[in-house]
Amino acid sequence: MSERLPPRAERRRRTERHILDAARTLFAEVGFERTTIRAVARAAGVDPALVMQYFGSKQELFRHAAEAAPPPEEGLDADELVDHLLGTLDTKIGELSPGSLAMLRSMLTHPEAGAAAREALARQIDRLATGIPGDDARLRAALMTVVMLGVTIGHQLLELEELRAVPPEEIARLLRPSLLALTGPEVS
Amino acid sequence: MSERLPPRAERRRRTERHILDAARTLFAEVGFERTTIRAVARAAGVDPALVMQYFGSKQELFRHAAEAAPPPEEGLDADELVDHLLGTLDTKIGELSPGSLAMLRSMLTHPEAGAAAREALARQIDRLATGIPGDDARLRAALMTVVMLGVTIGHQLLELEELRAVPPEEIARLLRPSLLALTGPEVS
DNA sequence: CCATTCGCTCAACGTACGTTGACTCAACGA
DNA sequence: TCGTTGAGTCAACGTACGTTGAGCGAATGG
Repeated sequence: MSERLPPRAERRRRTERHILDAARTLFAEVGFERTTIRAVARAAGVDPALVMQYFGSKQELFRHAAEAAPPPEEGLDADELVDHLLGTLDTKIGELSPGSLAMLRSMLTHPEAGAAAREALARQIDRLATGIPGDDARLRAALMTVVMLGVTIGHQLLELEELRAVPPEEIARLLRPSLLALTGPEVS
Repeated sequence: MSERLPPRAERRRRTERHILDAARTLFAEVGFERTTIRAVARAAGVDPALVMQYFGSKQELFRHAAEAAPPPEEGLDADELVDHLLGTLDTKIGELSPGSLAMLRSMLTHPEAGAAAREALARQIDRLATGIPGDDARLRAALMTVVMLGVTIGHQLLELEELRAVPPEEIARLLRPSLLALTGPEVS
């Protein structure tokens, strides 16, 4: 039953995947500008011209490599939102997917990547805001988002030892009250 | 009494400042890689060779442009620390100094800049930790730091409209309980 | 007044990049 | 079996970059 792909198409698919893997790794490690087509090709064991032939341009290669953005979560109530956000810490901190890391790093340097990242964050803020009461829900949701963003950047990009030395659960434990404080309109 | 500088030295000083201003602006706007010596020189109304002559290399130019890191604060208690951090929001959000923004943007792309930024953040974490009780003080301090970092990046680099639409005081108001929650070892 | 300093420019270098077009050769379909 | 397709390579292009060394002309100081 397992349809054996004909060697031609299979090889094509495999090479394309190799190129994308190499691209994601490099984009994530050194950002958009410092990633060269030649380096991607070398890492994929392939001629630079082939990368161009498959993806057309460096921009397009980045677009393909940065795809697969994490899906935003459903409408939950405030406490569940916090739990969900903290749950993503495992992903964000343990082993952020190369695609997301590539986007995270490049969005701060490369304009086109920045636009895509802004959209993704805006969607997450929208979802979060639906679970937060009050008329400053969107602002609170935005703050929760950038808090998580800061932790991720501090961990993944800046590699702060304080954050790397402890398990994600420990970080989640300390972060929970902080995020909860952002959801609730305090009794003042 | 005002010692008039001789035209020669004064011109020198002025041109050097023009170059540094242009460099800071460009580094902040497009990051290290995409900032070219030629563009800096053009913005400063000067020949590219002069930039090299004054600063030796692009690396050195960046080092000079990124200097003047904000001084870390004194040893205060937890509440005062939070107030101080929130006080810096004005600077971070209102009009982040071009030097800091240049470093903020470039540190995510450029290795050498990243090292400098890491050091600066480590110093801030050290200072913060002295005002926090408990043995996880450094972790808590690190989290407070990356929270502020996230807000700054969300505002300055990603330009999230939710954050840009409100005055810094509003952000500080919502952020205060969140930061306070990070300082205190809760009664569990 | 004249030799010297020095801010500054000009023209060029070597290099690395993204990208292209012509090519090779194995897999394919009829 | 044979012409065609398509994966993959090769060599080269134009361009932009960081960087250099020679030179110009005005300010300098004795």
